[in-house]
Amino acid sequence: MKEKDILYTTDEQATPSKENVSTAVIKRLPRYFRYLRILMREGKTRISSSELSRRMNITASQIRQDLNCFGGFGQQGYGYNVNYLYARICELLGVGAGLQAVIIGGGNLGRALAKNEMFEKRGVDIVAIFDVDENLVGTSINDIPILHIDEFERYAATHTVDMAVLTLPKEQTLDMAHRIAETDISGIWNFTGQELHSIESDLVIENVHLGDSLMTLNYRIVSKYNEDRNG
Amino acid sequence: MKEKDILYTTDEQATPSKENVSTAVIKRLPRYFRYLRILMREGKTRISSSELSRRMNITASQIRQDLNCFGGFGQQGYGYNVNYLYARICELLGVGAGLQAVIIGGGNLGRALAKNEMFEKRGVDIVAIFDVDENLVGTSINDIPILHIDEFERYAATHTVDMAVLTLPKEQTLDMAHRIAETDISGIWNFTGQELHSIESDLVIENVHLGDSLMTLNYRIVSKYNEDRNG
DNA sequence: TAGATTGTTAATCGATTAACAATC
DNA sequence: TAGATTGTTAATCGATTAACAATC
Repeated sequence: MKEKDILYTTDEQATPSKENVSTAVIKRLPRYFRYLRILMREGKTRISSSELSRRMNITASQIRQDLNCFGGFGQQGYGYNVNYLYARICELLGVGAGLQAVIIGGGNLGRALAKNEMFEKRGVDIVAIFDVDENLVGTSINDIPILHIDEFERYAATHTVDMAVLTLPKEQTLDMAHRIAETDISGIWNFTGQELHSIESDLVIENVHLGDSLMTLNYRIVSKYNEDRNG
Repeated sequence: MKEKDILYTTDEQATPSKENVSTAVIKRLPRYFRYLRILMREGKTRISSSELSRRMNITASQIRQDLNCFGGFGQQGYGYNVNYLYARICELLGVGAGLQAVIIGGGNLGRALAKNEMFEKRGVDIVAIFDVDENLVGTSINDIPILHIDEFERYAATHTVDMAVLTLPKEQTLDMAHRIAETDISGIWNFTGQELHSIESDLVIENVHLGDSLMTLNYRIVSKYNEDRNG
């Protein structure tokens, strides 16, 4: 029993401890988010774990277990209220929290992300793009200003920035990560291919490794060819 | 015991059955690939599971288990020969197999991928880009010709194409997947955000969900804020 | 109330880690 | 040979699934 529990024994446990939620569960949350949006679009107001399980191709048991990590979102005998459940999951995922992001690296990928509606759909605001290229600095993409990377620290100190999206060359990743760690920025979405681990700082890191994804596809294609050949 | 085993009882089992390898193991292979490249760059010719485990932040046990799914790549008392191990993992991952890809959708993301060195580094050739935009058709990106999507079937029938990279609007994903399933293409690398499942066809599917990745980062940032606030 | 469906505990399954005999 | 380190089996851990009592 933790100290917290002792201090508040009389209370209903307010927000069920999100501390011990496994990453397996966390990684499934965005999928619930997407399927709930589909249900809402269809005008469904109510869903049972078993109907949702059929749609999502997972077990009803898993759905109930997952959702219960965060509290009782359903009602016995009824199921889950779609709008309510959606609202709670949005809350968990920070949709509507007004998170603000900067993109660091105005190359092809950085610009593609800047133009992508994904951020807007998930309530994340891109507020600035940083690059070293003097030809880019001063221009804007999608109304987002491109600033010189030298301005980064000053910008971070005078604006609210929750996350940095890294799309710069692999070799510059570690340096940049250290610079970010010195600011108040909380998280890094890292596309550089240079793995980051938040051992030193308390930065939250999400490494996206597109190359790894491509290779697992390669693996399965090549395996298929081998099977076809050998029997 | 499977028929295969009966037929070849006198042989050393040539390629240890890759059939039962768990996806957990497969997803770790690209990471081994990357770390072996680093070792090679450093000029290391030999590595033990324990030294590699320290570098990769996983257990030595896991490394030995993983590699043994594909056969004995190491030598007792010595460890693993870096070049040999790298060669075997390249083989598993189809590096050097000359896989050919087409990109379907010449938008921002499609063009960013076309310019990305990731494919080349992993031995995948992008041979064509397809789009509907008449202004794009006839031009090229990175020496890769942009063709009209109407040409897709004819192209696939007359060229060797192993995979299609989908970067088109979400709404067109299912239609396109069906068109692809009619060709000899083996795999889809799907960036559309519209999940695909290879239930009907025997297509190999790799769904990349950047939005989901962003949201798990959001989750952890918001959790951190809540912790800071509540203690 | 009776029927339905959750929340939650218990059972199962799979993946990771530990241990050690085999062997280079 | 002695030392080192793998390959592999056994033990542990965690995540998924099943079952059912609680309850709307």
